[in-house]
Amino acid sequence: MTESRRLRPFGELEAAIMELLWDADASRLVRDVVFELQPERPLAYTTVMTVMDNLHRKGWLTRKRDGRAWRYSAALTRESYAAQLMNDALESSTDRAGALARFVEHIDADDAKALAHALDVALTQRRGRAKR
Amino acid sequence: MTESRRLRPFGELEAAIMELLWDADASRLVRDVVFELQPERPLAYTTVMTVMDNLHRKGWLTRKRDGRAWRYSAALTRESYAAQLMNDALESSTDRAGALARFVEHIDADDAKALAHALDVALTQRRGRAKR
DNA sequence: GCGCATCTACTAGCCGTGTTAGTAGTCATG
DNA sequence: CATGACTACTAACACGGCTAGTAGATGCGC
Repeated sequence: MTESRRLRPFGELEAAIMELLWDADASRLVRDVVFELQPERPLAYTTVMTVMDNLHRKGWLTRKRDGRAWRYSAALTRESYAAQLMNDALESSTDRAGALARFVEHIDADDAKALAHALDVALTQRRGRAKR
Repeated sequence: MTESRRLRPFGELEAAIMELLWDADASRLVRDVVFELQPERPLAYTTVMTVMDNLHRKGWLTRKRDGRAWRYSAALTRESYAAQLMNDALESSTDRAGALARFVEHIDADDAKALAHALDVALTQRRGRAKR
């Protein structure tokens, strides 16, 4: 039995903070995030700090010192995160080829095209690496 | 903002029951499931019933009457479920093509081959449907 | 140097959901 | 009609996310 526990989805606030960091594509102090979440979400500084610390502890955010505060960035791009979720989903199946087949059956034409292109690029690069 | 809340993963017992139904590839009464979970998990009949009822309420199990009891089956195959999770994961990205590219970069050779084949089949069938 | 502002660490209450199970009620059968 | 099987309702408990307060450290202005 492989079991492989699936990744827990972000909570509501966790997701909002990840979205913000991804959209900004830059690092942020806790105080910046508190400010940018307003006026939609008037949250205490400590609330945001706790959640960002949790996200860091779980590996979704990296941080480095900036004066006495921490400066946080997303550890992965949104696309890499999505890719990791997809991989995670694929793991949940015993018949990987079957799951991939079902997946491909249901995607739209644009996605199919993008997927075919990505596969092509990846295979080419692999051949390149193997040859070198 | 699309937001698209991700699917919550199954709990421990929920997962065990889904695995059992998937592996059996057949319908099961609550009493069957209680029996088959033993001796690993000596659970009360009502516990299993509650969880299976929850899974049914959430749409993961279908059921039909069998005498006075319910006979439960998985609503989707494990592969369709995995495919749905993958789609769900893809939704979480704003740049779908980018996410697909990251995904493909990291899969192994077997998966890449299976994916290429599945794409080929799907595209052929689409062309067929379009022409007919 | 003293006090104020800022930031972190620690702690805690609340809530939703999954796990576990008990109790009460229904119904078919012997 | 009594018994066993099944369902519905209810509830206790744990865990994790959300929310925020308090205490302590540190830098800055006066």
